[in-house]
Amino acid sequence: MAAIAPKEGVKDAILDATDRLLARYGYRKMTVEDIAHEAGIGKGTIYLHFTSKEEVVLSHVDRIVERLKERLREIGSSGAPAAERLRLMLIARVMFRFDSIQHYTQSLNDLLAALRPGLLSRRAIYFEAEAQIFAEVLANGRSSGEFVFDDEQVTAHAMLQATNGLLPYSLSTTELGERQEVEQRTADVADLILRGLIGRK
Amino acid sequence: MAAIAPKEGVKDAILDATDRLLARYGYRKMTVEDIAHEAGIGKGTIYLHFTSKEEVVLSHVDRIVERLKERLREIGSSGAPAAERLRLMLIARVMFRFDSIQHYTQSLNDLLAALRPGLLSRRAIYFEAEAQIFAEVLANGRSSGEFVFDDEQVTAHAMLQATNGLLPYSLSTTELGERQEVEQRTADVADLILRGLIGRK
DNA sequence: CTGCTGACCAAATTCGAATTTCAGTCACAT
DNA sequence: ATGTGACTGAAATTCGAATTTGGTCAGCAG
Repeated sequence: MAAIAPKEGVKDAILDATDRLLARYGYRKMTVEDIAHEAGIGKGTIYLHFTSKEEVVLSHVDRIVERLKERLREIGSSGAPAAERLRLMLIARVMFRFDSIQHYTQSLNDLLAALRPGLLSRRAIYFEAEAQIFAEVLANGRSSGEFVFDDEQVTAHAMLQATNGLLPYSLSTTELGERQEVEQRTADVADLILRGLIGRK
Repeated sequence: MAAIAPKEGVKDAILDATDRLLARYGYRKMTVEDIAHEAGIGKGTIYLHFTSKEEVVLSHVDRIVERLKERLREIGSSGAPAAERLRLMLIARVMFRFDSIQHYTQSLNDLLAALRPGLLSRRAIYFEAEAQIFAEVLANGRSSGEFVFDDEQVTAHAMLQATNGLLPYSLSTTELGERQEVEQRTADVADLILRGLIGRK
């Protein structure tokens, strides 16, 4: 048989098997032997294509991200206005990950369980209270003619959501990072958001 | 001695002690006896003011959020233009939490350790690659006169940061929530962002 | 009498040794 | 030359005993 063609086929078969097993069992419970069995090959064969179990799973994630990037480029090169393309790309990015993350549901639930349940339930209350304060300033800016927007509740929520990814308890911010750095990122996002509110001259 | 005055003082003393111990030991390692000792009172006294250890800590967080809200209102009622006030409020919100979160550094690190380290290191790479695709569409929109902005790299990063909080692996999104709901939130944030890019007529 | 306390108890957590599981290797089969 | 699964050491899991800790309450100090 050809040397490269079947090799590549096997590699994909391993990743496909990983995909299914990850969804079913999660990283911890899935063993390398499971993957081999699901892919219909011997355990040793996996180590001809990957250096470790972790490498297999990371390659699997790489493949997902590669597909996302493909989808983003697809949308990005369509004929629609740039604003519409970006809008669709942003939504696609979040929803693509939303759909892929099902695999990690178990681990995510474990993570969330480690936080105090009481804290989680108060988050929503804090969020609302803060949004209220922002909404008032928004309404204030609109009545003075400085801003143009439809609904101050929706706008306030979106503003806070947009900066939530910068909060230190967000896992998006992989490590906390330097204070200075976080502040700069926040300022960039704030500027981006606020430009949209200021009335057209 | 007076009945109410010292009582309130004690409540604050308990929360102050909690603040210091939380910073030093984190929730798990801090015992109720520790709090009592640090506050210079008996263990039983704590249960005259709070129903449980968890209640003590949640009250402590409530107090922090209350202070943040105070600060937000302060900025919100200053004489500056609304856009500037909102800008400062957004930054204050993120940085206030950044500073308060030090208490949870230990628990956060535990949480992060539970994730695959390799995954964390690839996050930055994925982020850059996706940002690149967005930057191209941005540049595209600018050269066609549709958009107005300074730096497409900075803008692309800010756009992705702004939607990062909506990603399911973000703890900001306390529970994953319904797909439909996540999509709506994402669309709201995307609209907010894009309004700022579209050239003034 | 009132407000506070720390000894006490049940439940949770920790510890450590015994046991099991599993990622990764390699001698051998095909 | 390619693929395999029995094997190995390290890591994870189990489990029961020992320890710790959240929460209570009888009694003490003021």
